[in-house]
Order: sequence, then C-alpha cells, then structure tokens
Amino acid sequence: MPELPEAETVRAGLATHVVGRTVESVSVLHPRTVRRQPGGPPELAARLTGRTVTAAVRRGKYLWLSLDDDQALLAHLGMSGQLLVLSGDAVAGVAALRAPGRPAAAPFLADRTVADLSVTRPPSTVRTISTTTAHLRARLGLSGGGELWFVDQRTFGHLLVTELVPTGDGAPGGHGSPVPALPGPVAHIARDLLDPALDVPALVSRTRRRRTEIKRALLDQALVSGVGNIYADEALWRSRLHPTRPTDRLRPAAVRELFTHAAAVMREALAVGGTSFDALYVDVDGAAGYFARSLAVYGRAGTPCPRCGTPVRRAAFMNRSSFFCARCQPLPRRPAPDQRPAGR
DNA sequence: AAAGGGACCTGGCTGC
DNA sequence: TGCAGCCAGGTCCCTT
Repeated sequence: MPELPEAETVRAGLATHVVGRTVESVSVLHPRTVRRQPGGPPELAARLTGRTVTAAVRRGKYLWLSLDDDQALLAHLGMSGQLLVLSGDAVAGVAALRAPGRPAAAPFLADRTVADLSVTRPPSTVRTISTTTAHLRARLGLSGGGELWFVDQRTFGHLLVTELVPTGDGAPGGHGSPVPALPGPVAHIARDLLDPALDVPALVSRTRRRRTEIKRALLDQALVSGVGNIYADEALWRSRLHPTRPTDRLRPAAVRELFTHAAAVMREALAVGGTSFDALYVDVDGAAGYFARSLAVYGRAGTPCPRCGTPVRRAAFMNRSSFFCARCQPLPRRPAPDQRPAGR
C-alpha cells in the first residue's frame, strides 16, 4: 500500500523526470479517477494542457506537481495507485503490444514488469505490463516525448487540478516545495514525520490532548500525516505500545518515542527505494526476502514475535486489522501510577 | 466539537 | 470445479 515512503519515492522520480516538461495532451480513461475534479475530465484537461511542471512536492501521502500558473496537479495513490513515467520508446512498445495483428509480441512483453516499462522505479515492480495497461486510468503526453501514466487497480486514488493557496505560516508546504503554498484539499493534512519543519514537541502535546486510542491518533492525517496501517503496527511494536492504549494516559516520552520509531521505520523503507510493505507480498513466499525480514508483526498473525517468540495476534480494528505482540505490547487494565504524569 | 463508523472499489483467496 | 463471499485499506462524509 502506498504510504509515505512510497509517495516520496514517486515524488523523487517525478522531480527528476517530469519537472520542466510541458503537458501536451490529457486522456482520462476512468471517470472515477477524476471524481474530485469539478467539471470532470474536460475541466482537468483544460486546466492541464499547455502547462509546464515547475516542482514535484509531497506532504504525507499526497503528491502534487506545481504548474506555471499557480495551480497544481494533485495526486493521491489511494490503495493501489502508481505514477509511471514512460519514455517515447516504451509508449511505442506498449502500443505495438496492444495493436491487433501483432500477437507474437504479446507473450514476451506481457511478461515484462512495470519496472521494465517505466523510466522511474515504481515502488511495486511485480505487476506485468498487461496488468498495468488494464488498470491504466489516465495518461498525460509530455513535451520531449513520453507519457505520465496514472495506474490504479482499485480506483481509490485520484487526480485533481486545483489552485495553490498560501499556508499562512510562511514555511515550505512540503518536501520539494519551493513555495509556501498547498493545494486546497491538502490544507487540513498535518506535516509528516519526515518534514524538517515538523514541531515534534507540539505534536506530542496535541497527541496527548486527544481522547482516543494511540493507533487511531497515529493514523489521523490531521494530527500527523504519512502513517498507514502497516507502518503504524510496526511503529507500535517497536515502541512496545498496545494499539488501543489511551493517548491521554501515555507519558510524553512514550509518545515521542513512538513518533521516533515511526519515522525510523519509514526512513528504512525509503532507503531501500520505498519498497512497499504490501500485504500481498507477505504471503508470497518467493518475494519474501526483504519483506519477511522487515516486518515484525504486520500480516504475521500466528508467527513468533521477533523479540520474545510469543505468537503475533490479530485483532479487528476500524473494519480492518491490527497486528501486535500481546506480551511485548500489553494493554494495562487500568493505568499504572507511573503512567500518569505528575500533577494531573 | 471531536470521535467513530460506514461507503467506496477490485481482485485474490477461501470454503462450500 | 465453480462461484459466492470475505478481505485488504486511505479518505471522505455522516452521525452521535
């Protein structure tokens, strides 16, 4: 699932390969992809065509390409989205693959992966070209040849051209941003854990003022952004915190440590190319190398906790799952005296 | 007002 | 073997 490290990997690829180029054509292949765009596909095309990309920026899981007219192409990858940059040759190759009368090319090309197709290295590389083109939702023709593809199997992701609005605090709007502005739909998204301008003491304070469970807080993009279900479970395990611990009963040091661990997990994923902790891979034996060594608890119900050997437990959480070690991450029945800050 | 829960979506997997 | 049903999850929106 695309979380912060995957989004940052994509942003870096866009910064290298798309900034400075002009959008020459726009083709929307699935209307749901532009469901947030007032006016739909025609409006998206009208606002985008002829615009030159000036920057690739990210906050949390949101990505955007700043344009030369104070607008931005905003993208969210949702559950399964990919942004691929194709060379002119790759576009021609795919066209040949799909053309009638050229079936001989199909078996070879169809078995190639997205990594063979894209100029950038996508976070997930096991999907074949035939699978990728089946889920192609929008394509942008770029100056100099080549295309930018938005591929999204489950269509939770979206694209939107919108105005950039000032943030008010004068600080950069996110990674890669040269301007203190954010797309409107991102205005309510908090700074993420890898943002140099993040105020950690203020974040700890705001977290402890919440009256909710710690995992819910960790996933609240208005509190701190970029953390999804997988990294949340891994960070809670490293911090030895049960996911349902009440935020207002955690000591400041424990909350600070949790955010430190969450940032560390995401930095580690980023260091290996933003490779996704995709749940699908967890169960795929052949692809288990990196994932099996990296995931302590997520998707590993019944397997031994790497720290103490106790079988990892799975619990229902917000219509999905939490994975944790019941021994390393105990849930206190009532708050211990040393869990309360003095004077409260 | 803050917090919680459901809807949205597709395809792989499970079980009958 | 075929097919119905379950499961995965990020964000928006509605209810409490």
